[in-house]
Amino acid sequence: MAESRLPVSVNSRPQEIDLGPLSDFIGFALRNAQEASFRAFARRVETAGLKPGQFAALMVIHHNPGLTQMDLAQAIARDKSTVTPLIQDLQRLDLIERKPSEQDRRRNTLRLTPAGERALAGLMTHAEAHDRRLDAIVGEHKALFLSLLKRVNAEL
Amino acid sequence: MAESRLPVSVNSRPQEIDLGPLSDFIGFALRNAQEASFRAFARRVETAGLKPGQFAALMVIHHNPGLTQMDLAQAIARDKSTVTPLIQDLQRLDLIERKPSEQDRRRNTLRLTPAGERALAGLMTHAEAHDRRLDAIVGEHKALFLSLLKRVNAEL
DNA sequence: TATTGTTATACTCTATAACTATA
DNA sequence: TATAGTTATAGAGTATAACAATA
Repeated sequence: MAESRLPVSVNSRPQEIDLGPLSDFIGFALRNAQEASFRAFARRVETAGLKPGQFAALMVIHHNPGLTQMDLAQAIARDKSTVTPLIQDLQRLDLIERKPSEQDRRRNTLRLTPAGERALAGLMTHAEAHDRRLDAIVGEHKALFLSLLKRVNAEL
Repeated sequence: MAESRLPVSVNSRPQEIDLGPLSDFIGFALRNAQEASFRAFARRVETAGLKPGQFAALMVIHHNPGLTQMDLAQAIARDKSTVTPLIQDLQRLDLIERKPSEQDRRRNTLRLTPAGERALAGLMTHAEAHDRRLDAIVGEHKALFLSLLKRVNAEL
């Protein structure tokens, strides 16, 4: 009696699992989509021996040569204690260089090395390929999709 | 000379940090939006002493009484070894009950207890409030936004 | 006193692999 | 042999707090 309401066929494999209202919650869909996107991108960049977070850091440093670790932390929305090991790894790989600021010796200024520029260029190829796949999925709605995502981030 | 290209004002606080193409990558926006949404929701449900993942599990169990741990793992896209501690916590809180299946004694069937039903009802209030906030942000585009998120998850 | 960056530490969430018990 | 669930363990990715150096 108790098991007569089982959503699985008697004695065998499950049928459909009903997610209930979960399937129409934006938050749940957001989590699943982000996970899928992140994993697909991680697979790509790891062929270059790097991680998504390192790619983002290289990109920001490239576009803001001389920025400090605090600047970077703010840009990627991470604590400074998260940034330290991230950039230490990049420095060990000779992709960035750190130099104490002359105006304020507490600060480290960050720049890509030539190898860092080359690595970033290679990663851009992957990132663009990844984004083209996402573009194909969202199609004509890309601009709207992007702006909705940004609004969720900004307003929540 | 070297620091003349600094994106920060001389001797003082950073100006704008330029994210470069990052700001138009769907993957990056997806990560930021998901993080914002997750944190906002986590803050809500923790007032009820629970976590987002536990809410999702309660919801799925409610809608599929008698399902097994493997069924649940598949539904929320997690490994069975991730599900074990999740449901152990819920059982310790007396929110669910586990009973070995009569057809196959390897399997545990899961159901909410009355306290679990009450907890879920309380959480639904939070979830709906959270989703109403998201609704307000995406406005008229909710259906489209949701379907795009689902497509990203399905096709990537 | 306040800020930059480092370190020690810990927490969350997740998975892999080896195991038990059942099938 | 294969599957359901548990356990031990590890690894990302993150943050908090205390600290040294500098402002």
